[in-house]
Amino acid sequence: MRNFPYRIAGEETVTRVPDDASDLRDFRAWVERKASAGEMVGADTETTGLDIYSPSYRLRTVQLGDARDAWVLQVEDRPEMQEAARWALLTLPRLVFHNAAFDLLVLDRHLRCPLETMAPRVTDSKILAHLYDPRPKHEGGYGLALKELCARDVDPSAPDTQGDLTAVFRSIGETKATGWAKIDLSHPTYLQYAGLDVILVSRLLPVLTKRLCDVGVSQRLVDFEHAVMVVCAKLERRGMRVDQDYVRGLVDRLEEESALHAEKAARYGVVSVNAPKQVADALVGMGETLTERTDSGALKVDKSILLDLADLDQSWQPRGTRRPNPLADAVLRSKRAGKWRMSYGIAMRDGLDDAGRIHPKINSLQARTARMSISGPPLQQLPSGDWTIRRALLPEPGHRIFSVDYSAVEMRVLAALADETVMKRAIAEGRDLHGFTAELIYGPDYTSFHRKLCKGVGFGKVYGGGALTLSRQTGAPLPDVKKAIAAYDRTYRGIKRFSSRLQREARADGYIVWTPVGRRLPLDRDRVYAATNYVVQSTARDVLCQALLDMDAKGLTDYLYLPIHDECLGSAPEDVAEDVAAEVGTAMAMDFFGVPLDTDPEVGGYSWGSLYMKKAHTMIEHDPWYAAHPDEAHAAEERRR
DNA sequence: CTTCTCACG
DNA sequence: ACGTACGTGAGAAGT
Repeated sequence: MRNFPYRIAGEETVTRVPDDASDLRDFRAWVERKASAGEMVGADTETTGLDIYSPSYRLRTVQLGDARDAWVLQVEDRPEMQEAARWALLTLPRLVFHNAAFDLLVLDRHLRCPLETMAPRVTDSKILAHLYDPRPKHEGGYGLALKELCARDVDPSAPDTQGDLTAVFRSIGETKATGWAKIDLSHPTYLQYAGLDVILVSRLLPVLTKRLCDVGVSQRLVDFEHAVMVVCAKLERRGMRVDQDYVRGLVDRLEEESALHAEKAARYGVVSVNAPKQVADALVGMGETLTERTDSGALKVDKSILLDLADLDQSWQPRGTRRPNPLADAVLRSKRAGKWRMSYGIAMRDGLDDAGRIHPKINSLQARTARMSISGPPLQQLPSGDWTIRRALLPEPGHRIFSVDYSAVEMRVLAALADETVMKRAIAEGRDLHGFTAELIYGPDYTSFHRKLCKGVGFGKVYGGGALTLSRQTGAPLPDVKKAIAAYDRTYRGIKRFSSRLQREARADGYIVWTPVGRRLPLDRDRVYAATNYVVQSTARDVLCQALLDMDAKGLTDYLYLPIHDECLGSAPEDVAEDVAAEVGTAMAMDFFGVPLDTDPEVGGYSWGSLYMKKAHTMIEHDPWYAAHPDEAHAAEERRR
């Protein structure tokens, strides 16, 4: 046995690394004591990296410990250590991990500890930290990393176990990316820090629990977030099939397109289309006048400015208002193809497990508003106006893809929370909300532009935006926008009332707003107007999460792939796809403080892209399911008009 | 590491 | 008194 002493918060701790059968007997005796006492035990793993599903992935160590004693089991290539770790993990009644979803999925895949068996016994200290203060360090919070939290709540001089190891990696000629896989399993710093992590998380947990209790965050919300985390982990574990031939062709096409337009740009002296300074200089050199500037004072050449110069509207259609600038056009096209290739195409091509699936990471509790995020690749952010990227992602063999989204969920949540009677009546009557508003303001002969303006004003309310921004967004003249906003406020008095109340309460309560689930959301004191948006966005997120739990209870999780803010994506056998989508739609639909939250199920064909194809002939040409069901393609085209 | 840009809801 | 657009993930360039 190797022992590593270390002082934490003035107390002596020991990290033990068992080596032989006798050491393992000591370990098992410790586990049995903890189990019979029903005590909470800190747990963690060290692995080769974050890409749990890559074919070369390895679990290297499993750590367990309390406030004073840690055990590091070197499980890599050691069956007897694996067996001891597995037994301990399945025996101990209460475990705390920091960022549990990651370790649970590692243990599920690489140590045969099923997620479903582990989850009921697990607490995630990162969830607790987020419920106390969701802000990362640079936004004024303490951060959510173990190091930052322990510096506040355990020992300000506790080592930065991750950061210090990066330095160790450099010293052995490795990097942050390669060090975790390459470092010698017996490296003393590695073992010491592996042990310290579980000692630290053991000490952190009671402090976080007390903090939550002191500020009045309920155990019910804590349990809710743990349950959501587990459902998201199940989705992450399933992953999604990738059409590998298609993705390879896609990457090649995007590469060609990017290079073709980069070549054009080079003729105007732009060596790199991704260098804003080069682009700006070249455009000025061509006689264009650039007026807008970035925060740091540089000339701005973003998409909207380049589209103007290229005489294209927001959907890239020629406008016919000026002579198109060929450089602006080339830069736009090269950058778009390059981004789609790298961020989406290559991410899908190179992120596959050995069954040809990707497993995007679902962070169930991420943003300040508790919104979820998805990364690696970012499937919440794939292009929606063009189906070619989503075409690469497939339902299960013999299944059809489906998607169910909420209708105008943020507006409805706002209507409910603000108890806005006029808006609630319109929703109850099943009216199109923005059309209803336009009719109230402009009369029954309102135009599509009026409706668009009212939609914009509605979003402005949700986001806390003003007339100027909205005028820029919609292209409507400022006086018109101001008039529309004033009329909107007169029509929906409850929203203004709600917004003012939230801001008043926030100022009186240390710049914290509370949501209906009892979540505390800290505000920036110079942006109190954001309170309405935070509460609405966060509550809409909780609605979707509640729906995920309801669907899990109904056995629908096996049909789901991803939650996407107001939408769930899934796959179902083709003979029952319509029924399953309808069932998901029913499970997601709910009454929210008297306001119905309706859902809109849509079933596609053999790829996610089929849900984004607008024309029947496109569906028939690019999706075999629609090729076999051309009538359905035409029906879908009608629905998407 | 920061800035800028751009993809989504 | 007035007005503020909200939240993410990711790559490339430049420091």
